[in-house]
Amino acid sequence: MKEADAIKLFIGQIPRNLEEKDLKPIFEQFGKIYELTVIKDKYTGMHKGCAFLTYCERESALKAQNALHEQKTLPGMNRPIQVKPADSEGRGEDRKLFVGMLGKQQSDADVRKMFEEFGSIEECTVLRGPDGTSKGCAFVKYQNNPEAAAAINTLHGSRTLPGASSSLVVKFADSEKERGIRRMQQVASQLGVISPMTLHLGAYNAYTQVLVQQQALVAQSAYLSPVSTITMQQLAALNPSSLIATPIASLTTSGTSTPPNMAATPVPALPPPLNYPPVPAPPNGQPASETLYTNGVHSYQGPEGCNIFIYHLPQEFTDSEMLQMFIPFGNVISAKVFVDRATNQSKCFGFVSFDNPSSAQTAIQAMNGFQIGMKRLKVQLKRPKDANRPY
DNA sequence: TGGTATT
Repeated sequence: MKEADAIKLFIGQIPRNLEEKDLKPIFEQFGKIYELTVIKDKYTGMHKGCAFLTYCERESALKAQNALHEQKTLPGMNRPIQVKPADSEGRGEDRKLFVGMLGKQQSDADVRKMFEEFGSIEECTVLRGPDGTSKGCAFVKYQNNPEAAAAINTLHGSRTLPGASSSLVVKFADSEKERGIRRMQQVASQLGVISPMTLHLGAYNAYTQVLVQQQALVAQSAYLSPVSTITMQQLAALNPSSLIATPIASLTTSGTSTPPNMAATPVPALPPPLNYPPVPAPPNGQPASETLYTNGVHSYQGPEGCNIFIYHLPQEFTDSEMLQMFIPFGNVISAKVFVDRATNQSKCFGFVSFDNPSSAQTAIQAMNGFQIGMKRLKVQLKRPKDANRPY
């Protein structure tokens, strides 16, 4: 029914209102489809905006990827469709090596010379800092996996280069997923997760024991697939703000009218702040979780005039903290802090969408200029997509 | 001045 070397493709950037039957016509022009599955949330059944696709023939997958990947944007999407081998297909990181413990003075050419006897090198790059100095490591990509494996076998630990503190390291480069785990671990250590001592708890009592057990569970799930089960929210949830060692309290500015409790941040479960700035009651008593539908397409954005832009957010504000902050002004359709994809760090701005312009105006009136720590929030209507950029 | 998701 399908070839042994068929490739399972990951399809991304598909509108959430398209099901298998809608997608089929787009893809079957490249060959007979063996399996096409929209990815849905295991528990809620929610369409995740992506799918898996396997053609009967390997060649069809390659054709579809060539013709469609990043080539076309489906209606309602902001970015072009993604058509590429699924993560489960091993994606060719099996021929890319990480090389560590190089000397600082070794160039791309030096490294290439050392590795070229094992196969055809497609890419060879010494990693360098902003000032151009070598970080003492490199990536080397061969044309195939056996070449890479041969280089590991012969070179790993084989010698200590001048200027290096230890013997040469040659191993397969981390996959995207492994890099994700590494980032999470860095964040975790920054937050002081894991060690009760860094939480300034003093004694290792029954409470901290439970806390650390919970952390171990989350950490475990980070090593098993799917890696995405660990999130910043989960990390934050494990850190009651009163226990966090980082000096968040320093955000509070004394001598202003700012409610001090606005500065104690990353606790999703935090009840809405008590000392809010003057706030009229929300226009109605509806819960803020109502979802807006436009033409049957799930939309995260309210109508024109309902979406606000918030700048100068505290670095540690997440979606849920921002949601908490704006719930008093009306029905919040979505609250999104802009996060840098590479670092997972907040860029200190975000968007909140209401279901009506009046709530948005109320929120702007009440919150623009609102002081948090040393900064004042800038709260305005979101610039429409097609707006002319003044500069 | 957004929305990238991997059974």
